[in-house]
Amino acid sequence: MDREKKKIRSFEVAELAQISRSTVSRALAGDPRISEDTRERVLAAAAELGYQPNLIARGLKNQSTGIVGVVVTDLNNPYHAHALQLLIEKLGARRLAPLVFVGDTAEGAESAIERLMSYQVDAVIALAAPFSSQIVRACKAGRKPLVLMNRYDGDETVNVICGDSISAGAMVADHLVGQGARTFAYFAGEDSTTISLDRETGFVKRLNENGFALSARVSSRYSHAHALKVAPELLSSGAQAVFCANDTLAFALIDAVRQSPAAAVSPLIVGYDNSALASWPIYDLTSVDQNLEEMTSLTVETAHAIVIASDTPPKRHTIKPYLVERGSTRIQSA
Amino acid sequence: MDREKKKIRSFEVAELAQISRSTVSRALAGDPRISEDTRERVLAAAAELGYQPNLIARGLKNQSTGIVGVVVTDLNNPYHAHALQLLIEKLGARRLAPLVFVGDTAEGAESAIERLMSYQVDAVIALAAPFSSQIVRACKAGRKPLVLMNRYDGDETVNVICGDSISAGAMVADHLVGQGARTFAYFAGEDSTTISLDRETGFVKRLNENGFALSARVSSRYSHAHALKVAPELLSSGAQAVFCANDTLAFALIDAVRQSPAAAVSPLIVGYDNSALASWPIYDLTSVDQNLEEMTSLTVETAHAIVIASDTPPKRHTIKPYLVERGSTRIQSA
DNA sequence: CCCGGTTGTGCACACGTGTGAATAATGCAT
DNA sequence: ATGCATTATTCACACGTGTGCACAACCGGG
Repeated sequence: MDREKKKIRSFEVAELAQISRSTVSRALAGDPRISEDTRERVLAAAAELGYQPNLIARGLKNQSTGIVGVVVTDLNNPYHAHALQLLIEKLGARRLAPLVFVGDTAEGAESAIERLMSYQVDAVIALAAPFSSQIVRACKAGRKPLVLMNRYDGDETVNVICGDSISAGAMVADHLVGQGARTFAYFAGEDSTTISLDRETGFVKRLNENGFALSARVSSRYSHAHALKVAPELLSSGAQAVFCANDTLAFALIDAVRQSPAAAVSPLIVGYDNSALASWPIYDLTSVDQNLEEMTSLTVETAHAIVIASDTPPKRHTIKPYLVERGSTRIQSA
Repeated sequence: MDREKKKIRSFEVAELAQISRSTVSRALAGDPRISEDTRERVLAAAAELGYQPNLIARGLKNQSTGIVGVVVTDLNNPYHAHALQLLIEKLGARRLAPLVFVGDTAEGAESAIERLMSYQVDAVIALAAPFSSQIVRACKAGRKPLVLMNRYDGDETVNVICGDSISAGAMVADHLVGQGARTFAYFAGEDSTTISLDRETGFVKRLNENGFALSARVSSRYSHAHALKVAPELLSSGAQAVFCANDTLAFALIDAVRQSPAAAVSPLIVGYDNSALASWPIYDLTSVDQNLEEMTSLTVETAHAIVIASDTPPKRHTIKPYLVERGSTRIQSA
C-alpha cells in the first residue's frame, strides 16, 4: 500500500500532470481556456491520486465556504427531527454542508449564531426556533442572510418559509363541521408565536362563518405528561370536537379519554404535524400535514439562491398544508 | 449606527490598539510573553469592535478546524434523534462544531465521509451507522480518526463506545424469570450487526443458565407497520415473556395483542432504548435504557482527546445499561 | 519581416490567521 | 560606555486555493 501518501494538494496533481498549479485549478473548474487534452490529463492525474480539494482553503480565498448554519431547538420532538433530516438531505444534494447547533434557550441561540459567524457560514437556517428576534438581530449584525422556517417575524428583510396556518385552521373547521360536530374546543400550546396563534384564529374564524363558536379553550405545555394532566378540564366542557395545536397534545387527549372512568363517547379529535405515531392503529389520528417535504425543499432552495447571489432580495413563501383524515374524526358507530 | 463596519479582522484590532497584528494574536491566545497592560488594551479593543476570529483561516493555518463530522442514519428514529441532540450539546460545550450528514445507504455514507474529508474535519463520529466497514475504510484512507458509537467493528484501530448488550440481555432474562415467566421468545430486528446479536445471545445464555430456553424467535424490519404484520406469528407461540430488540417492535407487539380477537392474556414484554413513548401510560413499557447521557459524554470526550493529541491510542469503552421496570412486565392482577 | 489576434499557460498575489526567528528596548554588572 | 541577559514586539512566512495579468507560442495577412 502507499503508506506515505500523506497530503494530496493541487500541487501534487500538477506535478504528476507535468503542468502548473493554476492550470489544474482551471481545468477542474471547467475554464474554457484550457485545451481538451490537458484537461483530460489533469482529470486522470487527479483521479489517480484521489485528489479532493481543501474546501477550507477554498472558502478562505472565495469568501464562501458552502457551509450553512442550522439552528434547531428540540430534536426530541419528532417533527423537528424529521424536518432536520430532510434539510440535511436536500442541502447535501446542492453540495452545501450543514453545521448544526441546538439553541433551546435565548442565550444558547445567541451563542450558537456567534459560533456560526466564526465559521463563516454562507447562510443561516433557523428551524421553528423561538427567540427568533435574537436570531434575527444577531444575523443582521453579522450581515448573514437568514432563512426562517416555520416561524415568522415582523422584519421584512429576512426570508421566511411558512405553513399557511390560517387556512389549515379553516380546513379543520370545515372538516369537523362536515362530520356533524356542533360544539368545539381548542387545545392550545404554550407558545405565543404568531404561527401557533394563526392556527387558532383560522379555526375560530371559519367556525364563526359557519355560525358556530368556540365553547372551550385550554392550554398546556408541549409535553405528554403535562397535557395529560390538564386534558380532563378540556373534556369536562363536553365539546363534540377538539382541535389540538400539536399531535402530542392530541395523543394526551386521547389517552385522557381512555383513562376517564365515565366511559363517555370520545369527541372528534384533530392534531397537527401528522407525525408517524398518528398513523399507528392505536391512535389513528386525523392530523394536519404541513408538507415538510415541500417546505424544506423551498427553504433549501432559498438558502441556495442566497449563497449563489448574495444580493437576492428576501422572499416570503407560504406552503399549503393538507388534512390527513383518519379514525379519530370518523363518526362513532355506537 | 456603524453602517460600514464591514469586516473586523485581527488587523483592525491591532490598529485600534496601536500595536502589531502578531501581538493581538498572542494576547488573545494567552501567551505569557505579552505584558499585562498591553493584553488589557488588546482585549478592550477586541471587545469594542466585537472581534470574532475567522475560524476558517485559523483552521487552514493550524491544520485543525475544530469541526467534527457526525454521520447518522435515520433521525425519524427518536433514539437516534435524541443521541444526536446530546452529541451536539456536548460537542458545543467543548467548543467543537458538528458537521452533520445522513448516510442511510452504503454509497450515501461513503460520499458523506468524502465530503467531511474535504472540509478537513478533525474527527468523525459515526452514530449507530450500518455500513461501518465502508466508513472505517474511508476514514482510514483519509487518516481521519474515527469514533464509532454503538456499533463495533473488528478493526482494533478505531475508537468504539458501546453499550454492554450482553449484560443487558442477561439483565432482562433475570427480570423476566423473577416475574415468574417460564417460556420465552425473542422479537429480533432485521440487522445482523454484532450489537443486535449480542442482545439476543446475552438473553439466551442467561436463560440457559437458569434452566430455560428460547421457545420462539421472529424477526422483522424496524418499522411499526411491518412488525405489526408479523407479530401474530410470535404471539401464536404462546410464550409468557417476549424480549424485543427495539421499542418500536415492542409497541407493535402490544398493539397486536390488543387487536387480537382472542382476548388472551398478554405476555410480559420488554423493549430496548427506553424511548419517550415507553413511559406513556398507554404503553407503560419496561425497557432497557442504554444510558445515552453517559454514552454521548464518553464519545465526545474521546473525540476531543483525539483533536487535542492526534496520537491518542484508540480506546474501546463499554457503557452499562440499566432496566426501567414498568407495567408491561408486572404480573397481571386478573 | 512585422504586427495584431488567438490560444494556452505560468507568475505572483490575496484570503486571515499563527508562530519561529529576528529586532528593539531595558536593566544590570563590568 | 559596553557587553550580556531578559523582555516586548515586529517581520516574514506558511497553510491551500482561485484568479488578474503578463507572457509565450502560433498563425495569417499585409
